[in-house]
Amino acid sequence: MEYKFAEIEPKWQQYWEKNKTFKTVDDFSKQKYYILDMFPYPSAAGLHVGHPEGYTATDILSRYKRMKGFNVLHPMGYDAFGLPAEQYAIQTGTHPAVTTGNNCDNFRRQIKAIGLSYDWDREINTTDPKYFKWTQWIFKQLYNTWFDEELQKGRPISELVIPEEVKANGEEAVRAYISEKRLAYYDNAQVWWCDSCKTVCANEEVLTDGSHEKCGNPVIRKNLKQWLLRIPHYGERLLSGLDTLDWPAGVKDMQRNWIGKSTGAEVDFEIDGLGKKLRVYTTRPDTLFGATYMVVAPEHALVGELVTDDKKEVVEAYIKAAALKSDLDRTDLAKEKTGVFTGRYAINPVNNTKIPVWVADYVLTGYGTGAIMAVPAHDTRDFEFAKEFDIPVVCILDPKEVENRDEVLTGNACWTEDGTYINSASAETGIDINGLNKAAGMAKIIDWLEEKGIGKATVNFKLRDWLFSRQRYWGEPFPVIHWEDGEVTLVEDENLPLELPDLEEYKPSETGESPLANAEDWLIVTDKNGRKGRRETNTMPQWAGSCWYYLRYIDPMNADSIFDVKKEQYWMPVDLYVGGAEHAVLHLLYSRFWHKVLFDLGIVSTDEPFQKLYNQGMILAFAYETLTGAKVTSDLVEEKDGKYFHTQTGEELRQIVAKMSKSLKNVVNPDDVIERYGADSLRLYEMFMGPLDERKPWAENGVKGVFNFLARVYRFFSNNENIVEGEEDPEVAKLLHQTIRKVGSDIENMKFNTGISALMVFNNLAIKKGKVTKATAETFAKILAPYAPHLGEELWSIYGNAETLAYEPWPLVDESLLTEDTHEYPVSFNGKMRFKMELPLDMQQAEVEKAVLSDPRSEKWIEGKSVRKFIYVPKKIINIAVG
RNA sequence: GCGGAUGUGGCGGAAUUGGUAGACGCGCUAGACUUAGGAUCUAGUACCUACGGUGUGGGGGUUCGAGUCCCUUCAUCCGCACCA
Repeated sequence: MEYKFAEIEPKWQQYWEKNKTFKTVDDFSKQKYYILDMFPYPSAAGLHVGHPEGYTATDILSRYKRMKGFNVLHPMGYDAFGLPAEQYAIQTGTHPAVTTGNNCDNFRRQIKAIGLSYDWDREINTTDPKYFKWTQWIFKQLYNTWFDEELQKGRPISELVIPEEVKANGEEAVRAYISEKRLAYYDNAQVWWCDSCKTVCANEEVLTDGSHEKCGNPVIRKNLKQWLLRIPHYGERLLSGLDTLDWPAGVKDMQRNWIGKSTGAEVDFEIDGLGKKLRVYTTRPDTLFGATYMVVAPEHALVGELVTDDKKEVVEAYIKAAALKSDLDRTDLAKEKTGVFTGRYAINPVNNTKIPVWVADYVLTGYGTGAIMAVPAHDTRDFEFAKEFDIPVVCILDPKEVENRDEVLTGNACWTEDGTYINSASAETGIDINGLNKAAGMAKIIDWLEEKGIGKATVNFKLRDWLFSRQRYWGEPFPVIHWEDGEVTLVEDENLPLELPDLEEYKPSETGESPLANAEDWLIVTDKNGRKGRRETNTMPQWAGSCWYYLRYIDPMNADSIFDVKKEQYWMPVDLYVGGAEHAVLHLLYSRFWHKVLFDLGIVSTDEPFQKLYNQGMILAFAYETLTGAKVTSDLVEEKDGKYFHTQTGEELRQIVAKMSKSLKNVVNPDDVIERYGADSLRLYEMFMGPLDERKPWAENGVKGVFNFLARVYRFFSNNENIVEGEEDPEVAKLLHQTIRKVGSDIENMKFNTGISALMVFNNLAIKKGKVTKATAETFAKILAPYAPHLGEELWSIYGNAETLAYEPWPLVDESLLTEDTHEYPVSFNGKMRFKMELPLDMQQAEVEKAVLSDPRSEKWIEGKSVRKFIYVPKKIINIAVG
């Protein structure tokens, strides 16, 4: 009667595999439920104990939904392009496809060992040409789409109207015009370049000190021809779409923040003596009267013209220095603001005052117009700058009743909140907002600017064009040919996928091109007219494959189209998407962007891909440090009487909670857990640790606890001496139905930890009673099965059932067993529970009072006091206020 | 600095959303069984000066009643960070 999980579990895994138990059929008559895990990057290290957390949660839900009669789509795949396989190839010459294949095999083996109910016939792999054929195809759609601002909608490039004046300038001009509209375009872009590795680095490979994480050498900015995607066009849609989604508030906020919509105005300032205008973007056009200087970014196009001869040397030196600074130097490390005067003045349009124009790197080139009007009295950054360089501070907004009002009025403090305008009128220009508040002043100024043609209300986004190419081998090739005459064409659909060439040498080339530039045979193409061209040597970033994989699961074998339209309409959107919070912005924003483009083009049927999103919390581990804070690896720690000591020095250590890491030697491998306790224990423990969305530490003893529970379940429920015929004991029957309800609702609410607790409570009662009916035992096996499917199936078959229980209907709750006619009330005096009392539910308040107050146990709490108030809340509580 | 969380026994965590604080599990204590084991079973286990009192990071408030609501404060974690 021993719980032999090592025999039970592989047996059922083989059964499921052999019978294709979890194969999903496209039965459109059934209600669908699409439940998706973020697919893993198959690293050489194998599955981490964090992976099964989310996977188990979705598996429980999937199994539950199947039992509830839903048609469940629950697939798995691999996000297998990426750097490590390529680095390994550079070192060993092993083709990344080989490394990747091995890693995927290992991941598949590990995932199957957990007993997850995926439909393995739908497995996908982003590196499979049959898959990335469609990644390339989507890229072509992006390239051939423009964004219609008016309709707020992506449209085919064929519907783009070319203005006559552009046409008049010839084919080249038309091509350039279209290129400026395409959602995917090819242009110079700044990238990080490591000169010692001869490679481009992703932002996340650059450490905060500006060095390359791989080699420690400093990275530099380099201009290279790159593919970019015009995601900011979708800023408004990506922002407003969030309101319709059932996502964690934190993720929505992060996306809103990243999109960074702001409203304000663009205003033109005449540059004195140059006959040119300088356009600024400001969110505070209402503070124009307080503008005492202007700033342009060092990279601003007009800097060269702006600077006067006597300032040339200084300004050029400053620009050069700014170019060498990393982003970080230009932001938070730079406590002091820097900048130089250009020698030039601009004219403030509201009052015709001359104000100096500076160059300073606190103004960024990529945002707004790359130039600002500075209002030190009402902007903290400008205030700091003005103080640094002794520029006048003119207060134009009276904060009224605040402590430091006098300081604000005299320009000695900065005020960014609302107030009443002062000094904000000019007879010369005819504008006057004195006495108004911020909202009114803003509206009036914008009207005035628009009327005069000096400026207009504008919306800006922080979101920038998405740098979409990498100088790498192991990624999707762009289906693009650059011809010798300058034309760019896309590879025809029938010639997709464009596969990667085999290489001997995976090192990047000297010029900053990807290793693909070494593949001569692949690289050079000739068209039927003898024209020569070169294939694009950049590859797509890892995001590309993960941007749309959820769509391919719907129809993964389809060779003729990305998916069948009917199937897409049936399965989309994803009902629940579970994964780590680290993808809160990039992956989820990029996916939404692609999805919206596909929606606009009529390729998908929903505007948003993921209806509900859930982030599982990270699994941490205990770690140890000395009392002075030095970390000690876990293999050097021993526990004595609840305290921890260093095995070598004997020093007392402190237990802390930290991320699992090789350096702390506290990484838990799921394989080891399965070997010692079985997959059901692993699953159960991961769910029992605590709320799914919280971070929590792994504790080996906890695994033992759930293992003991499963062993107790097995010993009791597999023993036919305990399983009897006849009527169920009323107490058992009642608890069973409470448990059915609790387990079901806890699964729906993803409160798996308390669901397990309810199963444990029932198991404890069953064991205490010593016997249950067969019907009860079968019901228990069913509600246990989503959590511990191997044990569930085992018990189910022990009871004589030949088929899997995976599609058995979820047990119904017999409400008649749960309705009570009495309730055990806690009786409190002054809010303190003193005793319990069973009372009929239909008793009236007066009788309840009589019954409670006449109870002998009430005497001592009332003695010498008077009853001031008697609270009776039916089915809840009785409280007596005495005093 | 801004935004988002989270603080409950020795530990992981429950608490039907204003109604018995500490479910369930770990650990611990005592006992049973025993060809001794990291097995199983039974009982106990928030704290204290224990027929009572105190307790959900601290302080205040609302209420018959507060872990839950309000004000205030502290600590930790995660994002973002010169976006004009």
